[in-house]
Amino acid sequence: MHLRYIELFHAVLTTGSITAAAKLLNISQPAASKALQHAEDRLGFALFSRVRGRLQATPQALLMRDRIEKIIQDVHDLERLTKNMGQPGNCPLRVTCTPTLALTLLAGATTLLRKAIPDVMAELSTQHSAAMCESLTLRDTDIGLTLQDTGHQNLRQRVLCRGQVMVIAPPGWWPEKELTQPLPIEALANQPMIGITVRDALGRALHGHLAQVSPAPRIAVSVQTYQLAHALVAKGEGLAVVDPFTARCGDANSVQMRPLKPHLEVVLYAMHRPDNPLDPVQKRFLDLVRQLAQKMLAQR
Amino acid sequence: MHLRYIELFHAVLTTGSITAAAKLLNISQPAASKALQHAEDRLGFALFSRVRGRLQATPQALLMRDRIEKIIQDVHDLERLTKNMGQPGNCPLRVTCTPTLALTLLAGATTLLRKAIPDVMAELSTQHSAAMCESLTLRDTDIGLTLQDTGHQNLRQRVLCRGQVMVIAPPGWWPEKELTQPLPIEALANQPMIGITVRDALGRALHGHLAQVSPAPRIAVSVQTYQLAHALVAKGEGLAVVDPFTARCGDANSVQMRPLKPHLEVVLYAMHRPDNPLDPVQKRFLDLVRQLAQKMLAQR
DNA sequence: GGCCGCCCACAACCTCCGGTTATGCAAAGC
DNA sequence: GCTTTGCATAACCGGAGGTTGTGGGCGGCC
Repeated sequence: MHLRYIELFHAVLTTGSITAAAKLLNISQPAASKALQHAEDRLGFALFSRVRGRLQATPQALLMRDRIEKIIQDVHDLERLTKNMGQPGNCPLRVTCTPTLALTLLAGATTLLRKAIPDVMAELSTQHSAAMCESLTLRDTDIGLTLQDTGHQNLRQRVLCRGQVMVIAPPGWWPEKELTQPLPIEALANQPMIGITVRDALGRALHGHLAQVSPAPRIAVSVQTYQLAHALVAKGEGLAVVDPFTARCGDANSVQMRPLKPHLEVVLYAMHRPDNPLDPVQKRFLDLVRQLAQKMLAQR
Repeated sequence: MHLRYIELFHAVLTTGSITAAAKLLNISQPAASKALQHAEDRLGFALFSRVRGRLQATPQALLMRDRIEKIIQDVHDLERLTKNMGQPGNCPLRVTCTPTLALTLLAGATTLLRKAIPDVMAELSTQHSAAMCESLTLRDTDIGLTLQDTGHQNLRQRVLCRGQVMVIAPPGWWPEKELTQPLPIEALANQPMIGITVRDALGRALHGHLAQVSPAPRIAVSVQTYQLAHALVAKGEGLAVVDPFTARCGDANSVQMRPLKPHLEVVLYAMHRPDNPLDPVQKRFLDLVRQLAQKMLAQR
């Protein structure tokens, strides 16, 4: 079974026609046609029934579909890995982070770095934690910033700084003098709130704590990213409980913020592969991230 | 990336030499040598360093190893599946079961079937539950017999009959008149026993119940298959708690048996693919299995 | 030390797979 | 009815992937 046949089969399944599949694989239509026939009579059964000149997948083909897709995916991953291993990145700084951190921390640290080292090159991206681990092991990127403890055993994970969960509210929600004091979680009872449906560890912890508040907060809108919650709070939709970086994002006057009373810790991690130690530029960058993070958490 | 290269790379990694790998793949040594070079300069980095004429995997190669093996395995599985779909089995009855059931139930039912239909063909095998599901979906076999509820969503699972967990003991252990009565689990306290380290659901259930007995049974030997426990009990090593089929295996006088007092149910399942319904021979066979199982569970 | 065996690399050669272009043909669409 | 769309066939070509034959470095053994 040649990989080409597998790819072709997959392409035909997804596109629905030989011609389109051929286009997808950058080969001519007859080549695809012939290859498919070859695959079929090597297998000993038809993959597609030709009904009125069109293709229709046979039951056998459908049974193979899942496995085929898995193989395609795995081979694709392998090729990403080998490609990234082949050409030792001329780009010294490839960083990915969760969407939460992108606009504030990552953007800020990068501009600081480019002030310090004007001509440094960088590749930035955002990913959720699981995809981040995959990208790091596949060497698509070198450093990952996240608030989640992934516990990935093949990656090194270092703590950059610690903060705490914050409650944010529309401007003028709390009297000015209360702003420095923590907000007891009971004070959220029956308040209008933006729900958080984030699936990470922090999201689950928040969910667990909020479930204990009685009467429950009034949640009309739930969001999957902290930044959306921040935007909605800024528009006056209600309160939200978010990580300390999201709390500080945007204009200083866009929201009010107070620490949550049961002190919930949020940890900023940097992840990288353990094999090759960080080079000077990368170390410098992480220093800047740490400094910026600490500065952000201290302000206001 | 051609599949051939992946196979070759894997073969060289496992055998440690190009020559051996070539032999494994049934090609000549120069072919393997050339292909490996081709793969390397397509990848852009060396997979093996040639040190004093021998091969040594580079760090990059080791990083690829896991993924390569996964792909090899998946492709191998796909080929099994397609091979089994290609030639519609001329063998009407392909059955697999757990080792526990093989010698008694499967062997017995098969001989009964061959008495009823003398020239019927059959393929028998034994596998543990997880591998059994794999074999069924890959169409290596058509029917699986097991005592475990696998909960596999892509397979139909029907109940053939129900029995209960038994305690077995060396001959003469219990007075004759007690044999018909259940044995309270407390009676196992401080008794010499054969430990069961089976990882299936039944094994875990037994473990949980036995943990409550105090003082704990004296376990000198632990085994991973119920049949081994039976053999050791027959040799006088102590008591054991086993499924009702193992309890009846071998010579009628080899062990004594009594039901366990907390009535622990054991269910005999037959599994098959839902797509193609059972043919008459297969139905007949399952009938025989059910009858034989009920007869076995009734006797003694 | 010299011989042998093992293992890898290179050369010359061959076959056929996987690709091309050109063309035919059946069915659907306007 | 003509055009369009999509698959199949034919004729051709290059190169990947296989072969045999050979040479050279290294280790083990007498």
